[in-house]
Amino acid sequence: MKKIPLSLCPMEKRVRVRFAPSPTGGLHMGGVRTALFNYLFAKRHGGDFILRIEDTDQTRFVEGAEEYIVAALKWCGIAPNEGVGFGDGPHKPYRQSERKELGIYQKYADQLILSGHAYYAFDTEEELETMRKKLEAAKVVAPQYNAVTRQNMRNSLTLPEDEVKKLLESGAKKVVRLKVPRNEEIRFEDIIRGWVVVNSSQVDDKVLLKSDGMPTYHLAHIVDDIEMKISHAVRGEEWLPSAPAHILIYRYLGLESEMPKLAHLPLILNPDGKGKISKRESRFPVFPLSWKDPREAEPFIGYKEAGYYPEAFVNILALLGWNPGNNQELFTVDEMAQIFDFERVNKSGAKFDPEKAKWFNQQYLRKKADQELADVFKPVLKEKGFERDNAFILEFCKLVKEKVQFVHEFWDQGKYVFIAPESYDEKVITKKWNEKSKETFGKVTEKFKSLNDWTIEAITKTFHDAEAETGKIDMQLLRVLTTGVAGGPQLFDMLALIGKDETIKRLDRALGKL
RNA sequence: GGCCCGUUCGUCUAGGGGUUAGGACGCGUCCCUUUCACGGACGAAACACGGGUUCGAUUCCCGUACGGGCUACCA
Repeated sequence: MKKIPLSLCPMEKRVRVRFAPSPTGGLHMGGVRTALFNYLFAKRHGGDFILRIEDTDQTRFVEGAEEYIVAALKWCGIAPNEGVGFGDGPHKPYRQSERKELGIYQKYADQLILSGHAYYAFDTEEELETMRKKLEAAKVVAPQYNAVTRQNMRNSLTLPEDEVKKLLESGAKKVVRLKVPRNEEIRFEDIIRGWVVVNSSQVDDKVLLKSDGMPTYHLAHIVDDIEMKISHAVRGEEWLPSAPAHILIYRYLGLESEMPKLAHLPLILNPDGKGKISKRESRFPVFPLSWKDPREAEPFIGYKEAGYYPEAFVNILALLGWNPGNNQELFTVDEMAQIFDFERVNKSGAKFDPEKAKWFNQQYLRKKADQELADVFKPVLKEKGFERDNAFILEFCKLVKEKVQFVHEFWDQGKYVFIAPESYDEKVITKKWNEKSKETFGKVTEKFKSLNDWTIEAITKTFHDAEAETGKIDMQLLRVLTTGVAGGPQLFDMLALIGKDETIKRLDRALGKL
């Protein structure tokens, strides 16, 4: 019996999803994938994709992070249709710091206090620390502010009413905490994971409103998701443990029926080593674009700078956790958006494989028009000190493209076209060069010299003609004599590009040296 | 430590009560190729372990192990 995918059930709500990063640094590939899945889901259902900036922690704000997030989404081709950097919609503003001015967080917090589901806590940092130490000393395994410990703390539940009033009026530092029941089963259905059950004894009295008046993530995202009519909350697995608290908040607000459906994505893991992917892992980039963190001396290189095409980057990211259900691996974003569904998103974390990422890029590079590659290579060539006309560069790119995974490899693969060899691959020479070789290649050179029509066909024919006289000639030797190295692009094609005079010059020089 | 989530080739994954457990990357061999690639063929390579349930479990259930996440007035 196949059940109907939860995410496809007929819904009263229009699909509206959001990507809601905090501007605390560069957006890494894990975040990009979360954004991607949101984007794909929205497109699939003709819904809205919103970018909301969760900047409720002023102490962690990083200069440039927000702009980076916007730029990264644009580069990846998964631009939201509403939100910071992408145009206002009916639910502006889209920065929580600005939304705070609307008074909405306070309003919902007040509602919770009024209904007895939240309370004021006046404890100082030191008092909290003391509490934790005491609990640890008493061998309490998970020290937390909860139904038990709150009884010994300074809050509106334990303090006399008039004292609370006095504290409130005097503007004493306070937070608003969620009053989590002591022992109650909380269950919720995750689109990807199915039913998850947690006992409320495992949930602490989460701070809802901080002492600086800002909401925490827990309150803010719920208020915003409700206000912005979000239908599905799609986020990383790291949020799973706090989801029960969120369920409680919706419930106490009387909004459980309007709650977005939850989808917790599996994490992207480090290929070696352990844990979530991190920017310290230097073997491959973790950022889409290069990221210069104001707190770091060196910028982190991005996939773009590493030579990846955004199509390739997004493609491999999508396949980290999602599967189309057939053997297709190469997808455009639009193609994915036709078929994406959370039903086909895995539960388990995926290690990122840098090798396969390269292969993906190679696939996309091969699909590129030669002229497009030529346009990219032209300035590179100029930088190396060589100028050629477009037709020449076009031919060169055609020749080299099948051999590389990145455009930046064009130079290394084909620089022999432009630079005469200084030395000759020793392995090939010692193995294949003999007394007869000099005579043989002398003959080849002579024949080349008499050639008027320096084309691939003519070169090939001439080589064959020479062989008719001398017997089989080792082509790799010809390669080494003219380019210096054992491998490279199609030899005769390359010689055609190198030109008659230069080819002969190189042969004469090699013959003189060997 | 506690809680939550997870576990199919090295990696990404398909599959799912009875299959020769499929594909892709990478690796190896061969073919094509007078060079280099591409391409093609083939190969090595996986159901973490132990108990159930069942005629039959890799698939369902329970444990164990392992991995990951969370455990802040951070998100």
